[in-house]
Amino acid sequence: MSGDLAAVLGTLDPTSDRAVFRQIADHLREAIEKGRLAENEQIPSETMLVEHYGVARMTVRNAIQVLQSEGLVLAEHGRGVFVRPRPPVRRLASDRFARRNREQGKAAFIAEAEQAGSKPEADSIIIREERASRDISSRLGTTRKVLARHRRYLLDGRPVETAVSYIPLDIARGTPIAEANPGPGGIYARLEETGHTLDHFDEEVRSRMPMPEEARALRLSPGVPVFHLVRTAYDTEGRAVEVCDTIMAADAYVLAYSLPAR
Amino acid sequence: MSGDLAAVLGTLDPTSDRAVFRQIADHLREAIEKGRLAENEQIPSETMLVEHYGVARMTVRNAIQVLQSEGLVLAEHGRGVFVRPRPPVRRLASDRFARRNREQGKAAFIAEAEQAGSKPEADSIIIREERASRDISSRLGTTRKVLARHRRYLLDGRPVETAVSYIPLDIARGTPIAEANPGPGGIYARLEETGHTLDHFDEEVRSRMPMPEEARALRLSPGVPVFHLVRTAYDTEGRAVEVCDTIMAADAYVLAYSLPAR
DNA sequence: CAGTGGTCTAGACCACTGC
DNA sequence: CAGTGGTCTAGACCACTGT
Repeated sequence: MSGDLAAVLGTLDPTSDRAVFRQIADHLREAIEKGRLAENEQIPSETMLVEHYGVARMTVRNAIQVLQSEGLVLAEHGRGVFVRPRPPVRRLASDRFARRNREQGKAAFIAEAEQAGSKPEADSIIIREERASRDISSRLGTTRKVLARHRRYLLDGRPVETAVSYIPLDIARGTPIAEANPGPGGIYARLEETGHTLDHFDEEVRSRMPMPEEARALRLSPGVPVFHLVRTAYDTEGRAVEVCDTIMAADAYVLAYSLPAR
Repeated sequence: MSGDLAAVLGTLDPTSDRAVFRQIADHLREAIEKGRLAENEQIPSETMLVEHYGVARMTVRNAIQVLQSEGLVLAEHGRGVFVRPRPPVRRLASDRFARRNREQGKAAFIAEAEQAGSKPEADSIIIREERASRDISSRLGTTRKVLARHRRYLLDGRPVETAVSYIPLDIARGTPIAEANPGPGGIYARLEETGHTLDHFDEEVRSRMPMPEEARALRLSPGVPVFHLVRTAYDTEGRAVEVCDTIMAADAYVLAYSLPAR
């Protein structure tokens, strides 16, 4: 019965002071890392593990829970627990906001995703005037009246990113920036047309586990952190003209930057 | 008895189909976010929660486990469960490898940390010749013989980062780069002295949950992801002269980058 | 329907902390 | 020492999946 599992998992060390559920988690993790359990393969069911190790079901569940919070496996109710595949990642280059990319008439996300052969979408678009948080308004260095553009981005049907752009109202009001579709090149193209030639962007990157709403909006599995990006756009006069606050599924992205040595 | 807790936590909704342990987690999370439970404050003990909600202890533990994997609380055996403080974060600026910082005679990590008023240390230093992995050698574009410099960095006694630098052996061998202390300005200063004037760095940023050894080396609490940085240094002739592979405690860092708009 | 994981109970014993 | 969290058992019932 349990002979097959022994080859994949090994047996408990009763002399070890490592908790039983951790030993079981170690066995499963090693089987995954060594490839004895392949991507998308179902791991042994709780029942099988209970029989193999001779422990209570909660002990086995504890072990699986460890792997889940490490992002190694994904439990599907009624089906089983599966080895998480490494999803394809989108690479964000540091020149993604260069003007040459804007001049092709598409917003950054759309243009880049299509080039990579993915099907990009944006939804949950909300555009409204808001009172900016202290943090946002200090970055904008203006009054707290802003236009906020909320949206969510999907790649091939998978939600990967939610973003909110904040633009000072005195810049945005009455321009296409306040429209759902700001036109070719996105809002950065419109900002430049209204006299705010862009100079550079400052981007701050944090990483943490998602809040429950974020996990819901991005359909994140347990054990997947988020990137939290805050990007500020400056025009050539040194004025901050936009702040974009973004939450990204960390398993869907690699961020690439170029740093000067001079 | 439970009157005090009701003010902080509220009561269960028996008509809800949300699992009891999730409702309890929601109550605690809201109390933390609203500040009713302050940073470093102890949350109600399992015993108190069991009495307040009238549920089994495992149910309460499940709720606390949710918050732990969100990184919101930290359980300390024998003491209690505490609201995780946001630790001070180190900001890594995108000009941190600019030559002017190198010319002050200190390695990047040390110089920057001291400027921020922290006490930096490096330990676990291992320097040896290795055969590079396929990934590293493809980035270096050379043979697979490299000098590897392993080390761990601490700030004010807390480990925050482990790093391995790989330098092609033909560049490093017999130079101070192969010494534990490469001298003023660190290995980048030595690379420039050996004729490899640095031009720029490419940096890739990923985020994920730590492997167990990483959690151990950085003493990460549950619910804290890591940044995985891979940085490649190029000289003015376009040759990759170093790859640095770094694992960082994500709760200790904000990465800051500047992006061109031109 | 059988098999899977999800939730919950009501205990038990242990290890760690701080007084 | 009392109080805390850590581990584990042996059940129960439920919800979801696929045949």
